Amino acid sequence: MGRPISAMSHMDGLEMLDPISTSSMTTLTPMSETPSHMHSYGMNHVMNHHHHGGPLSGHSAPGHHPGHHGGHPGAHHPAMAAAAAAAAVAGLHPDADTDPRELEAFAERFKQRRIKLGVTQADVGKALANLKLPGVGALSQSTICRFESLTLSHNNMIALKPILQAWLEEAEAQAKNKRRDPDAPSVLPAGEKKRKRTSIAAPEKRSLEAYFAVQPRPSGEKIAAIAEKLDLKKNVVRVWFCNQRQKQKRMKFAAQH
DNA sequence: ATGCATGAGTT
DNA sequence: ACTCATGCATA
Repeated sequence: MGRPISAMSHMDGLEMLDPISTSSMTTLTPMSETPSHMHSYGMNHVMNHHHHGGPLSGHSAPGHHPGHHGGHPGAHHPAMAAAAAAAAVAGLHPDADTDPRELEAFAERFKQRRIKLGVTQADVGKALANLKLPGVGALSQSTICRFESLTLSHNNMIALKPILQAWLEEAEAQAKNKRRDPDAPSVLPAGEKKRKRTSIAAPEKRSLEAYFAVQPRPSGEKIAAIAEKLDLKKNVVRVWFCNQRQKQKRMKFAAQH
């Protein structure tokens, strides 16, 4: 069956469910599909949250958090500069702490000095708990790594910076005094359930990327259709899209600097 | 270093 | 059902 051009106002999601098929450009329609509800919070206000081992919580992060969104456009316009000044006067921070370049510079210094101290990312993560900063516990190696490589959201970077800065200062102070504490916790764990990580094969991944390019937020039904077509669990596909969106918002590429 | 996953809090 | 911060598992 063909699809009359005049009827393309409401294509079934499945009609365009083949962004990378053999045909060059027949069924490919990178246009909207208009779900029943189209709310777009592409960039909502960032209220930080925390959970299990998370030491950070946006509104309780030591050193304040920005009441901003994760990845807002830079303020390099006269009007925006004025707004920034107004904000500063209003009690909100100017934005020296939120300046992407400052964060980038700090991240680099941090990594450099951390290595100089001969400390691994994992070590830093654990050491944070010993720092006893209110509301700050340990962090994983992953997080430290992501901080150093700026692969975190803008807000996350801002929240973590003061904490890591505190650790760095303490660490360098102790290094100077050649301190050593006779502590030996060694509370080694007991075998727990291992979490499994499903691996999406390259071909499937390429398809997902193609779908993402045309529709970053597919509806539940489309996700189901994609999942079936690629023979993946619906949840795996849903999570993949979520992670892909997060990835797209990371500092590295966020149009800030 | 990075992919896939969880969970709290929102929308 | 989503975003965001974060982490386990793995390349």
